[in-house]
Amino acid sequence: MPGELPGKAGEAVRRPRSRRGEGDRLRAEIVDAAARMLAKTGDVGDMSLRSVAREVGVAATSIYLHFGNLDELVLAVKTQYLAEFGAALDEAATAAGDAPLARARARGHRYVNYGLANPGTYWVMFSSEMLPKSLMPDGTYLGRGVFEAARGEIAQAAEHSADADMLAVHFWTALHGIVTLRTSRSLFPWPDLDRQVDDLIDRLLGR
Amino acid sequence: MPGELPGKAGEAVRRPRSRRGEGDRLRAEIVDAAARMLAKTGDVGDMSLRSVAREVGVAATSIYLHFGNLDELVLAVKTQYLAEFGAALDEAATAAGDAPLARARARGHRYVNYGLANPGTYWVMFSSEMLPKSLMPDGTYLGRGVFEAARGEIAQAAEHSADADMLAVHFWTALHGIVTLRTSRSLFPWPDLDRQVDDLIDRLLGR
DNA sequence: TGTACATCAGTGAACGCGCGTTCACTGATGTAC
DNA sequence: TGTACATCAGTGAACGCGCGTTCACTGATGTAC
Repeated sequence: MPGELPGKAGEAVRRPRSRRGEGDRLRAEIVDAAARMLAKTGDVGDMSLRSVAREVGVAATSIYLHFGNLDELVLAVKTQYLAEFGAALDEAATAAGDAPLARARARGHRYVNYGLANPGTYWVMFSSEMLPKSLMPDGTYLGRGVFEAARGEIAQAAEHSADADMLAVHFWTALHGIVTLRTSRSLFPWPDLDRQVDDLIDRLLGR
Repeated sequence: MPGELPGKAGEAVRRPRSRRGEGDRLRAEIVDAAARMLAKTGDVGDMSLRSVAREVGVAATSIYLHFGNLDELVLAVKTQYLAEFGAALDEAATAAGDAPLARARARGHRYVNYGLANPGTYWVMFSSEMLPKSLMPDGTYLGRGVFEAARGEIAQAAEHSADADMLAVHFWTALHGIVTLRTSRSLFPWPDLDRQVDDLIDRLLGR
């Protein structure tokens, strides 16, 4: 077997070449394929440059047309994931109306539901930064926007907003802990998810 | 280069053969080497059977003398890690005296300090269960002992222990979230660690 | 006390595989003249 | 309107590497007789 897309009996789908001027289409298809693959396992180590190329239906070398290496591709996927995650949280907040507490609460519930419904995606977003450190612009971090969006609401929801930043950090770390521990310790006798989140928020806000 | 331990100029240290009847020594050395390697990166995917053998100074095939595959070895490492982690928490509680609140608080601080001082180790213990599911005995989960030890103290520290289980779960998930998010988002402007943990515990306990 | 033998604690060559990366190339299509 | 050419959007063979796993083997040492 010399080539890797034998063309024999429909082994792999060969992607038609983009028309002139539409070379960026491949870039988007690569990111989508990588996003799909990473969502399945959540493990960046399971994905190889060649496996992505196979999934897209393209020669392995074609990846280099758009990405210098795998890390750049993974960063693109993470960025896309975070945009979708942030949008889901905003949507939940919007649907909850105007009251800050209701909005913060809705955001919290959506956070854990989203994370537990998409464990691979969540894992890719929030496990290890390793690569971003070198690729991110100075003074920022992946997911900053998502955090900033929630902070304001939490500050307003708090009775005495003396330490709103600390409160927002509690929210984030606690919700993150819920998602990741439930994912990695599924055999633990967890309480009902909604009850847990509500109780947590009540305690954090002192109600 | 035919062999993999060339014996040339001190390339790799060749381990002396155990004496008769002491074949289990190699098993312990393999677990130790794997534990050391995993502590560095925290990524199980970075460790290979051959790399462990190299670290121990032994032929790759010798691993099979004691482990059927890499997963069994990793489980042995996780188990050892958890025993050490649990011991560290117990030690902190003991040093804190008899008051339940003081003991729970000490446990909490030690939890995050240990996790952040040993990020690779912590990561290996608590990221992904994947393999244990098939290897663990029924109805249990990795780290059960560590959780049970803390629950009693937390229940006593709570004013009205109506829902002590829920409170213990809050403790665990929140502390876990602190360790993992600080590890994977080191660029975030985190508050002082001790202040964060104390404030969290105060809020959870309603003080 | 001497010696044959079984067992223990490993070794080392070989295999086929998927990987990242390089390099020269190809063929369709738009553009300049 | 016709045609030469540049560019775009990729391809495909080849390389060397580390990996898991198999298989037959080796050599020291304790034990039975």
